[in-house]
Amino acid sequence: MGLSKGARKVLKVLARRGASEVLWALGKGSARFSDLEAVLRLSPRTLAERLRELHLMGFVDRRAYAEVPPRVEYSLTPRGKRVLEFLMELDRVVETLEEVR
Amino acid sequence: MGLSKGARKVLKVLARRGASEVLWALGKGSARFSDLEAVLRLSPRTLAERLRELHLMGFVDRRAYAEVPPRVEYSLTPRGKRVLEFLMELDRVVETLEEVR
DNA sequence: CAGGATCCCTACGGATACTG
DNA sequence: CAGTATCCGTAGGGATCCTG
Repeated sequence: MGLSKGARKVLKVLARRGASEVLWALGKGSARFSDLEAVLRLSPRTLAERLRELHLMGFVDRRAYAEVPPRVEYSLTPRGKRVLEFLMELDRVVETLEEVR
Repeated sequence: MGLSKGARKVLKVLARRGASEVLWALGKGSARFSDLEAVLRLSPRTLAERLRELHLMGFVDRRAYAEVPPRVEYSLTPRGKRVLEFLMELDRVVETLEEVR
């Protein structure tokens, strides 16, 4: 009974600061660390942590290029896209809830 | 861009300890404080806080009876049922994600 | 019974400085 | 550029005791 352990874990990660914003931003296409940092107004510490978590859950792909200066591209995996769609649905659900109010 | 403020707030509340479990339990019918406390293994402090939050968001209805000893019945509102369905869908989504792995 | 009050520990996250 | 390391304040939540 209750949510599965996996679902609770996903829920927790998505609720952390910047998580949904990262997914949303990557939904528009791949981006670099500094791009995300600028757009999302997150400290590098938090952004790095969030990207690591999302990567570990298989929602975000990380591609590093051996250049100078270094370049790292982040993008959504198919799983990430699925979760992003879910978030968008949450948005719609909450919207209809407001109407009912 | 990004989730609406309201959606982020809902997400945060749902991710907190015991929140989804409370909704899930109430999905089976109304229950009293002590019922929930026993089933969910939450400290009274946390359970009370969670119920207050869910009530404030309009997901849970609180009905107190002026008896001795006191009796309080909690139940889902229509909005609460809608959110619970959403959580159940998260469960299914995460399940399919595991398969893809 | 249904909580509130208090104490206390842990996790989260910002600011700043530093590095491969 | 893409992070990591450190310091530190705030929020979440358990344990315990108390009360209308």
